[in-house]
Amino acid sequence: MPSKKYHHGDLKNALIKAGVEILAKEGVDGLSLRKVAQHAGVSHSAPYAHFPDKQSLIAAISTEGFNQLYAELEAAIYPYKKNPKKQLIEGAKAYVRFAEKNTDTFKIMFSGVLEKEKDYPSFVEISSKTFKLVVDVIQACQDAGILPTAPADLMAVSVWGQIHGIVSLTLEGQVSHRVLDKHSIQEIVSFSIEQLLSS
Amino acid sequence: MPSKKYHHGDLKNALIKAGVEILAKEGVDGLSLRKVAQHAGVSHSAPYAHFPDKQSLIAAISTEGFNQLYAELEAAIYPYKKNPKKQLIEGAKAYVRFAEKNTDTFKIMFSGVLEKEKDYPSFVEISSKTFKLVVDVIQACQDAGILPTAPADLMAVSVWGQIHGIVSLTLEGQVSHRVLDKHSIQEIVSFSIEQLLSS
DNA sequence: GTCACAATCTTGACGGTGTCAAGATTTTCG
DNA sequence: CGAAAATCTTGACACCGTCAAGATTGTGAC
Repeated sequence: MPSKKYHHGDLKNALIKAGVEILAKEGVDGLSLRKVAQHAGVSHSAPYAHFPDKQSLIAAISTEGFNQLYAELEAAIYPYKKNPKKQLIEGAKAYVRFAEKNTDTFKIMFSGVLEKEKDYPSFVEISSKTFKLVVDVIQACQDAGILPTAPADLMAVSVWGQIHGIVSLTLEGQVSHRVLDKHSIQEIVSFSIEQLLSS
Repeated sequence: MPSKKYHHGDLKNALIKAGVEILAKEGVDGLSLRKVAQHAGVSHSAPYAHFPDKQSLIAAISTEGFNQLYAELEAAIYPYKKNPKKQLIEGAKAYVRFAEKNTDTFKIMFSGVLEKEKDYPSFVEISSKTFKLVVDVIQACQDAGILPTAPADLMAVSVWGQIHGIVSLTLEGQVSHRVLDKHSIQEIVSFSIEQLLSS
């Protein structure tokens, strides 16, 4: 799938990688096509051979982010195949870890920078694959009787929404310092999950 | 506080209003200082008499959004002074309503477009005032015994996070159409609140 | 192997953007 | 009334996304 060895070699992936780095270093505002091109050592409009526009690069970066998130979630869950409760807890932790370590990628993935996500099939694929992973964990928890019986996908949106909301609000600085001085995001999320499980 | 009658009259507020309109009409990407200026009938750098930079205008728009959100939340809660459960439910509904009706303002308020929010005192003030409103409702629910006893601010982040997360994920198109075809955001949020209250 | 073709990349240009400096205009206030 | 401050305009700069034209390089047919 990646282009073989033309002038540059594998420019497409190099651009994505450069994008991720710039994103981490300068934030969403610092991310420009021209800077990405320069960072990859090509001229300012070389990217147009691989991406029809900036949105498309952003889609690729987001897709890459989702791939990584999915991998980390799966890795966090895998050791506890027989323990749904642990899966939920460790999955949530991994989610928080990812958001904290890749703040700006996380923002690009979820903060509406990408506008017509349905135009990018591989993005849709990995993001819905991730959602399915969440649904599976919820389903397992329900089967184990530690979560109320309700449509699993509905429950999944509810639970995922809770974790995601806490992370988002915190990342955006919307959570009072009075709370954050006392508790880490991890702790707040863990607290919320415990509440859920004690129903 | 608003400037009286100089050349334009009340340009500062006119710019904010124009910003909100452009935001609603063209989305976050369409929002430019120059367009806002033109929309208000002034030259392209007139805004610099009132806002040191674009971020500052965005801060003002966000602040305006929070003021409106606060007002709507309070209005939704007020009729149920003696009924904490109703307050929680109606408050959540109002939150969802606001997000659905002012999608792009909501995004600007919460999606990290504003980068150093602590630099804008009136933004910090109204946003923490809003948070306090949430804490109060949670507190009331705890006093009434319909929410577990736990630090109210922690609980508030948890509950607010859940509502916010569901709304955000949906607005960003991250929620599977399979779920959204069957349930409105309102329903999903109501479902989540019911889960909370049945602890 | 050569040669046409397609993929890749460069150069240059366009309009739009945020921002700043200099100056013009208007209001405020001593 | 006049100086000072606030407000707005004009013009410039660097940067941005995007496109067109052309140069370069790899690919595949013969």
